[in-house]
Amino acid sequence: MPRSFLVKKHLSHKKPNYSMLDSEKRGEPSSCSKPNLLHLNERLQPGSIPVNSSMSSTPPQDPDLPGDGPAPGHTYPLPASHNPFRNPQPSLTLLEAAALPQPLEHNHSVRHVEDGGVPSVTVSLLGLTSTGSSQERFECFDCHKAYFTFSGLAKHRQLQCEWQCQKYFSCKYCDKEYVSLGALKMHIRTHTLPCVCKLCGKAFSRPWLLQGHIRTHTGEKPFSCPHCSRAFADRSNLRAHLQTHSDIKKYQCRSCSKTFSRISLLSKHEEAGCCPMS
DNA sequence: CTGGGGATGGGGCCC
DNA sequence: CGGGCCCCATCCCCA
Repeated sequence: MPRSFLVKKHLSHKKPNYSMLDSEKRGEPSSCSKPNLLHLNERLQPGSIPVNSSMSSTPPQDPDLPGDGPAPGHTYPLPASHNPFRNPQPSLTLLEAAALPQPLEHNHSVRHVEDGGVPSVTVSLLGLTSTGSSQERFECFDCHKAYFTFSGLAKHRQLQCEWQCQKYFSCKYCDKEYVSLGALKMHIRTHTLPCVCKLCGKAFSRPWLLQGHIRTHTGEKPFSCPHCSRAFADRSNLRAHLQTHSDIKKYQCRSCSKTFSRISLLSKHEEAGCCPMS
């Protein structure tokens, strides 16, 4: 059961396969890495490259476009599945993109647009689109708002584009996606495991996890039970222990009303057959 | 099978 | 933005 509302989870809640990660740390590619995905830190930013073919239908454009603003009413709801980081094209770094041929030679970015019966060619680079018709326009590739000026489009991309506001940051080691960069960086630590125990070499994602582990070496148990003499190295384990002192267990079987101190014990109880209907 | 301890993972929150 | 901590969850093991 995912607790986080920040993470877009496509996978079941599983622990990382650290044996694979170990091999990756030795320079071997992880089997879960997806080199063709657009990834943080080394790939283009969201919306930098045409999204997909389903986006090829150009919305109607108002012939009375304002000079430096979007055509009125040209707003398009954001599909939940849209992820500007997902790039069907081979990933490009910023430097690679900068080294691309001129837009008109950039065939996979070219879209043909019918504009009031006048065929035109729309080219895009780095998420910006301009039409090559006699009436020059600059169209946001993500939301398709059209602008007469490049600066108008640039301003839109920077401040207004609703697609830009829906960035997802995808992990380059697995399929997880996050809505914040900080959350992604936190997650990436679970792959890189930068905190290594000097005593046994075991690696952890965060310093406090390492601290807890070191207590298993030192025997330090700073969390004492106020009801008995027991002490624990981990606060969570103390909390679980405190449940054993409670007359009222937190988790109750729906069938026999028996209560348990932990959800895992209740689950075991139910799986053992007390609640065959559940 | 049950109950509980030990160890660990991971996202959120706060500073 | 990063570190530290909190909280919850889970797995493993043992009595």
